[in-house]
Amino acid sequence: MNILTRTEEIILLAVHRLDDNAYGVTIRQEVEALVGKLYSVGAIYVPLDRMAERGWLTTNTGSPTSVRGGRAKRFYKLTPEGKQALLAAKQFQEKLWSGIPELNLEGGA
Amino acid sequence: MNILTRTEEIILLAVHRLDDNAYGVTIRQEVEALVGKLYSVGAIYVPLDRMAERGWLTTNTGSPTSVRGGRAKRFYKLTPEGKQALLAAKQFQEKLWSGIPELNLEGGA
DNA sequence: GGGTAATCTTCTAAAATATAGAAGAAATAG
DNA sequence: CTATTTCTTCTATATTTTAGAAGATTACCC
Repeated sequence: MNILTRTEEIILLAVHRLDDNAYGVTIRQEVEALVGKLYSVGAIYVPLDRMAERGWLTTNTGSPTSVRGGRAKRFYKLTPEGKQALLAAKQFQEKLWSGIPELNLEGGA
Repeated sequence: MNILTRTEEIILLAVHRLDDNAYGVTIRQEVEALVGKLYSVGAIYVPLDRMAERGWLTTNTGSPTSVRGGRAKRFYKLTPEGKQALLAAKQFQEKLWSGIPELNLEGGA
């Protein structure tokens, strides 16, 4: 299997962090907070749906809530495969950087 | 600025690891070793050139060597901007995962 | 020299991902 | 019933990744 892309990793972690409150809008907010920049709607939903298709996430539609515009939400949840993929990404990252002492940012040849 | 993609990070780190011996063929080998899968020629050169255009890498063409097929190599070297981008990716990754206790891979709700 | 094999890069097209944002659906409020 | 809010679906475009053919040099060997 392949390593997660950065975007996939960020989104999966956002879902994980949000736990039972992970749906489109909150995921987008969480990602924006994590990365520190704005995301379009599509930049969240498209990868989200792709990952659900791959079995890294399951979805279930909640009930409408009685607030103005309280349309039913689509909640996402990590599957064991999704967790496994996240863990693998983390471990890959650690391996990638292992043995690299420290990046000396000054000019030196 | 944006976060490096995973591929960019891997390739930049391969260049860094190879130090003065970083050119197309060795970079490809290093990436394959780091990731554990095969890469096509294009999968290396295309991102490499894009990153050189962006100023993360400089290139210089070496002299032909006297071995069969010892065509002149094109060497790559990290610029300070490239190092900075790598460092930022690493720091982002750490921030991303901070506060995540550990992924429990077992089924539990 | 001329053909063959080796090493390396350039180029181009296709596949996969990421991004933007308009449009649609469903809810309350007035 | 019209306006407003929250949320999702859909679709088109841009960017990145990937594959691999083609080209450029170099040495080898007769």
